[in-house]
Amino acid sequence: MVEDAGTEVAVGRDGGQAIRRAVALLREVSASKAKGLGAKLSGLAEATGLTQPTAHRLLAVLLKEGLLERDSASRAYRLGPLLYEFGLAAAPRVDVRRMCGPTLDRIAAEAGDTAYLNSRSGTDALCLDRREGSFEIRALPVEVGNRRPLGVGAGALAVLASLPPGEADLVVAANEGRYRRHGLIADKVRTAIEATRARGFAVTTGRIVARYRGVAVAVGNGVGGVPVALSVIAIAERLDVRRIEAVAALLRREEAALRAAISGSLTTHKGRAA
Amino acid sequence: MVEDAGTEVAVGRDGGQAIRRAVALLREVSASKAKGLGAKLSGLAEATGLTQPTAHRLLAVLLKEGLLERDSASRAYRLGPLLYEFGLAAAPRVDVRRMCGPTLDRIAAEAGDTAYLNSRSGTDALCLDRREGSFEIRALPVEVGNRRPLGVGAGALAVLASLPPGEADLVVAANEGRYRRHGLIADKVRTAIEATRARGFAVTTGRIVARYRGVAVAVGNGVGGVPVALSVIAIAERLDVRRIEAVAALLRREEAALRAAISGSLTTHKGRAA
DNA sequence: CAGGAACTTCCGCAATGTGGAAGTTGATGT
DNA sequence: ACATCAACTTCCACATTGCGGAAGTTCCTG
Repeated sequence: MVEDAGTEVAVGRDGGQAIRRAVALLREVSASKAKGLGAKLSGLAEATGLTQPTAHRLLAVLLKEGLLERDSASRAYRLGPLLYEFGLAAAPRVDVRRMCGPTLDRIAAEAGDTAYLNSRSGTDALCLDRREGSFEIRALPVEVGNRRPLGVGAGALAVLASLPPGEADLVVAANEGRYRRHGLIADKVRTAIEATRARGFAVTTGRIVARYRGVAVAVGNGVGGVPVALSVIAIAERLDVRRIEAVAALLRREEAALRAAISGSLTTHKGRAA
Repeated sequence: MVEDAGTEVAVGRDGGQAIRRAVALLREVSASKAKGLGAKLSGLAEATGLTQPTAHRLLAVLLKEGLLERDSASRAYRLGPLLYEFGLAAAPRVDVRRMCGPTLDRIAAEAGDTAYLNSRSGTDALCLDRREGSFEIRALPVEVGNRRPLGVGAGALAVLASLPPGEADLVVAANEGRYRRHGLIADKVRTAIEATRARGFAVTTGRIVARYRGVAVAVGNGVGGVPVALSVIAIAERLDVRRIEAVAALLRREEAALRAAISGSLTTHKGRAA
């Protein structure tokens, strides 16, 4: 293990190597679900900085334990039944999803396109929820539970840009190597963050396939301490310059309402210290 | 590591010690949620057969990774935010929960007491879903996601008794040490399995607190290959001998209907090979 | 405030996990 | 159909990671 630092998680080097690596693999499998191509051994090894034999052995254990399953045809790994089961038992710290449900409903209804709720999870953005609009052609590139590096996609970019600058820089640096797989590089992300901050909302065009376009607004200081963003994704033609502004206005309006609703029920759940 | 074999998982001794132990701890934390008392270090160490320092170190890593959280007041561990998030992304093999939803609705409505859906997960029973009835006093000892050794509780007993005898014996043997914490021993469980098989349904009285009583019926050959049981739990007074029979009849009726519905939509999802 | 239990830290030893290299399987192109 | 290549899997000698007994600390409980 002479490797350069930086490939790995880089902080907290004491103990738990195997477990940390295993969790990194799980996160990567979870992230790979977003991009169409499944989570193959080689890709996972590369993304986590592990050698192929090591990744293989760890994955085999995770498989046997039921944390992962493997598609026999494509050989791709995916999250397993035990994780689903744990998910049933694990209550979220703050139920961001429920708190934002009505907001999402209204956004999807009014915009007619798909509304998304994204939150921060470490250096990832996580799709917490979504609502489909009434328009015939639905843009559904991301599914609930999907995970990708902060900065990739409208919602994820809005979340990233809403973090304190120092924090955002750290995240971008940590994700440096992962952006390439999404057709991005760190510098482009940094530029996009600036633009998002200046504009007040995020706009993106699907990188791999330029078929979709997204508009996103971060929620004030987050929901119960968790940074989140509201976004709308549609096929590119449906989001021309004019409509982008309209959707952004809608998102901003809903963001303000949501923030008000949250501070109203502030005393309900007190945040837990880390 | 001179320890006696049998304390650990006992099969598949090759590789992945750290990860296997970590998963065992997660399962135990998940199981401890059921019994009122939280998952303390000492209990987890004992239940998993680890020494306290080892358990402590592993738990610390799981904590740092976000798979667990810790209640600062009680020092008890509980499943963390990352597991909730993975749960969103992990689709269940077969959506047992949705397939049985209407059945549960009807049982709860007709019985007036709480209806439960339990499935097998390894050597555990897992509460997949529940519906509250209309009766004023609700028996809600178990929550969705809760996990306890197969054999503990009506639903868990019905599931266990529905397994092939050899398989059930293995499970009971594997759970040997865990029954004590629920006021049971392996031999009592074996007797209860026999009684359940003879009777055609399971009846239990809460062991730790004899306040509740439960009636359960296993679903034919399981749902999509997963062994499951339907059950009704109520305060003991509400389930006297006469009503037990009535509830059992209701459960059996619903079980038959469910089985019919399943075999009707058989071709929909083909089971995935292990 | 003393006694005890639960939790946390320490550290030398060795079992577990590591990754280069070789072997196997399966996909792709001619 | 066959050759070529890439992706996956297995093997094994080595040392890093993880282990747990013992000692220290904190937090209850009487």
